[in-house]
Amino acid sequence: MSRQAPLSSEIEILQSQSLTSLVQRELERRITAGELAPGDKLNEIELASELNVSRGPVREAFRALEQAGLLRTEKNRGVFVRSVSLQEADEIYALRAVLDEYVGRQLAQRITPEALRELRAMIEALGAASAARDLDDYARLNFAFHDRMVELAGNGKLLETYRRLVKELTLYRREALSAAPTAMPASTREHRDIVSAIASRDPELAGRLMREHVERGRARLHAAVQGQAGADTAAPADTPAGSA
Amino acid sequence: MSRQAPLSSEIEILQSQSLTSLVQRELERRITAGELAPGDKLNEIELASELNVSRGPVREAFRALEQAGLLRTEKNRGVFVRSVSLQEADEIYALRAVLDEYVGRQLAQRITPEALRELRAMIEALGAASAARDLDDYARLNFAFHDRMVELAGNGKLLETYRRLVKELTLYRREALSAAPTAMPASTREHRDIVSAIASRDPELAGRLMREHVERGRARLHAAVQGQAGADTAAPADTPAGSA
DNA sequence: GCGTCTTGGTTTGTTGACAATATACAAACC
DNA sequence: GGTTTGTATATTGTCAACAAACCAAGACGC
Repeated sequence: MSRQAPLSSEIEILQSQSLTSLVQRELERRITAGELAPGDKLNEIELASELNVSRGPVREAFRALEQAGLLRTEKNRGVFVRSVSLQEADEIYALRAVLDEYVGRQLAQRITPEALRELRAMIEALGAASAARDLDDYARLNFAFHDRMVELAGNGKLLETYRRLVKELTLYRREALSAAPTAMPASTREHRDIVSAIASRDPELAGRLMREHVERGRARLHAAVQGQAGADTAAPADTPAGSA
Repeated sequence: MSRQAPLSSEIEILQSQSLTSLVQRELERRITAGELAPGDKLNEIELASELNVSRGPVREAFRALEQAGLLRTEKNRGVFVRSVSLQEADEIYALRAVLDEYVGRQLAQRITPEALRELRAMIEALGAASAARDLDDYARLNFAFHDRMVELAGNGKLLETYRRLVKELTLYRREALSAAPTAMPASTREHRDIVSAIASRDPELAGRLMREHVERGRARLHAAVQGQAGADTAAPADTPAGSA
């Protein structure tokens, strides 16, 4: 009655949004925001009544999120928020290192002055959050910074793949440690160096710095796990050879 | 009544296979086998009665395959087999080049004698198919060879990502051209060189050869498209910078 | 006391029915 | 004749009900 939104956009919304897609988005939000933790069980009826839809759309959203790697289904038992093992987190880091190295090389070759200004502005914001010791802000801005760099690399499939991996990584139980307070200043310096290398159009350097940046995150992960779990048999650089 | 399969496996099957997963697998088979072509519309009722299930499982399978990138849904219009544009195919090739380079480097570092024998046996089979001018066999063996190499790299997420990309690539309309008859001998030689580099434990060389191997496939794609479409404005190395 | 079996309730898997939207065709108007 | 409007049909989106499987608690036998 009172809203004055463009009518065309409302029509657009009604035409494109199915209940399934809305349920899917809401679940994805809850998972990435941590409201749903790895291992949590999702009850169809409960969720359906909570969102005021029937079980059909809920089940369809389940199948989509299962394929996206965020949920896990056990037949006749239910669906659960997937939990990512240390080994899997490690594999994702290894993949990200490869992808981000490519991103660095590409950006050094194709960055525009506007994009460069944008990245520098994001680094300023990151520095401010670091100085203010604001972990939440820092984590969010750090995510946005990396996401934007991948986007600027200009390969849609790469962006899709990258986002998928990052989303899965948030399901690693101890993920919070990767944004440890002590890591913020070092990480900020690395960000500056990366953008500098891009600005100076040095693909090799930019690629190497990106790869090393990710691998340091990976190292922090291992260090934290070893520190927490003690003499646990931590996974080596890569996972054992697959056989099936 | 007459089958003598292990009972435990049948129980396992009954417990793990839902109708949804079976429908999903069947659709995936039809798509990758080419029985369903890009752009084809899938009718829920028709498909359901054909597979002797109701529309529920069919719709759930649709959502999963949509997330997998094999189907596209238009609300109230239906679901269609997705078609991959030249630009997208190009992006996938670029990504594969990056991933396969990593695979080459990894294999040179971690390959076992058994795995090496296996790869050499696959190359023999590829050579035989090439000599016999058997395109179907060659394409199948070529796929298996690359898939196995990625698997041997020992990173499950990498394998998952790679397979996803390859599956999507089969949706590129003119994909058949990538296995052009003239390309078989050259490709066979490249395969031998790659395995040799791996056997000699030279990560740099193996990585470079893998990357170049994929990029030659990409070049063949462009050449064929240009040859077919004439003076079309073919996409450059990478896609334009994303903005959203 | 301990383990097994039964049993009731809960949850999922599947189905069929209803409502809403889009497409195709025919009729009316300019 | 061409465009538009109205209507019929088909298909999708959503929902509610049924059947099967799982889980927990209590009864029973040892």
